[in-house]
Amino acid sequence: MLYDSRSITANEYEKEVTVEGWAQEVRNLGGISFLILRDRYGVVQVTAPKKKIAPEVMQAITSLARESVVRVTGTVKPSAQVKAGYEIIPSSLIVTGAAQTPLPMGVVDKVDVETETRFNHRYMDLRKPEVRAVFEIKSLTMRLIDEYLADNGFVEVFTPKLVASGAEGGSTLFKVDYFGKQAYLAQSPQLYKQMLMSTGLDRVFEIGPAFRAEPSDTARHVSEFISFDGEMAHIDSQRDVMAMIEGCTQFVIAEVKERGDWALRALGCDVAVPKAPYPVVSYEKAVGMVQGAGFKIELGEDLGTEGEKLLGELMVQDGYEMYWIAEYPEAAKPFYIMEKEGTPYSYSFDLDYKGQEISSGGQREHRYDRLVQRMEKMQLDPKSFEFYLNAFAYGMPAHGGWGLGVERMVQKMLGLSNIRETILFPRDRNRLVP
RNA sequence: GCCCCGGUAGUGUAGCGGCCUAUCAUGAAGCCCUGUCGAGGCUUCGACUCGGGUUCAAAUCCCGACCGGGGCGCCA
Repeated sequence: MLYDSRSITANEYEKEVTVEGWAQEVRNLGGISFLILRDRYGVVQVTAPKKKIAPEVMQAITSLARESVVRVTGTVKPSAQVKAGYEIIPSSLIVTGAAQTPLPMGVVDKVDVETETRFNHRYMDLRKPEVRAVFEIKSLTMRLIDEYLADNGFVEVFTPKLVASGAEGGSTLFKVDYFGKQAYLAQSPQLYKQMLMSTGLDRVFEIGPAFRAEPSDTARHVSEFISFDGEMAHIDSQRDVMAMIEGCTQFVIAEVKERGDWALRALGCDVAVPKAPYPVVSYEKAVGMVQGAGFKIELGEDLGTEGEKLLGELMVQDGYEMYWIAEYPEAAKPFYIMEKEGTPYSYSFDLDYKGQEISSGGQREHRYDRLVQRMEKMQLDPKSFEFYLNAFAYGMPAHGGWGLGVERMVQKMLGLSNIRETILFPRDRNRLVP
């Protein structure tokens, strides 16, 4: 059996073990050599005193190229001089994956590496524990979302990613050739999850990729991201939807803190569970608040990145890292949102986390005639949405839902400056490789 | 798409018309060293994004291309 840096304990002292990992560093002092071997969970030190080691093993260690994969068999010896409390005295060393030199970038070098270089050599970048830890947390986050929603009666679904029309206009769609027909990569499961509301699968969720051909060039946009979508039927108002997201985010963050402890330590990051209940700030009130802070904006205008950040600062001052911005102007929202009758607003909300939108949702328009009216108002042709509209014509309950950017949530939770840090191989306007 | 900024050894940088045969660190190759953990000492190696132009002279100034960074719009 193979041991690793986490599974070697005092029980293994004086016993022979085999470990495999990357040769992070070799410190050769002449009469004694130290090999720092890194694996998923940490490092072990292999110590080779020249006089006690077979010459071929000594030769193998001193000539090792950094980042080569090696398998070492040896005896575990307790040692007060080593941070881990033990070291391995090797009896054999096999290079199972030699590394070429020089490396395209250092894993433990004392010089900085630019973001572009890191992403060009992502396999190497991900060898850094603090870079990799993000993905341990991201995986855990997904699992926790699953757990929470399953406990709340949600069915996990998978909607098509190859679609014939977009959910919110055509400009942000990636075109693909589909057996000679025009198709697109799905920008959102929106239409499909709503259709499901007419079936009896009255609580569904999906965690899957979404594609946006927006020419955005910011630290919080990529063209492929993981969207956590949910939709629930038989609701009384969008408050039911908000309560679900609030419960879910509270659960996820609290459990990440518990179960993701070791990964958070690798990141050197302290996660706080946001104060609940999350305050609900109406769009109207939000505009007033940023105006009060000296920001130039008129009612009806979008808050914009700056306004959003400013509002985030104001809310954090009051101790709230998460908060709702509710009832946006209906004109700024997609066709499927329900209008708030007699006002220019809508039954919609955004969930902001430290000044950045991570989720948006609301109550949907489930009344067929109103939905068609709203499409026409937004200059969309109901005919091209027939497959969707039909589901509203034969018995559709009131419903609402949300979309939440998983990476944005992880980014904000971990305090990362760029969403790309939460994506193994990010896709953006200038990056398609690797 | 718009505004600003930048591209120098494997990596990160200094230099910004002649003192450049281009700085420093890190790295790589080699040698010395028995307790390193940012090991130390010595030697060596390695670069001005590309194409035009200005000039006696271009890494340095101008134009274009390509690539990248920061911000905005839009959104998750």
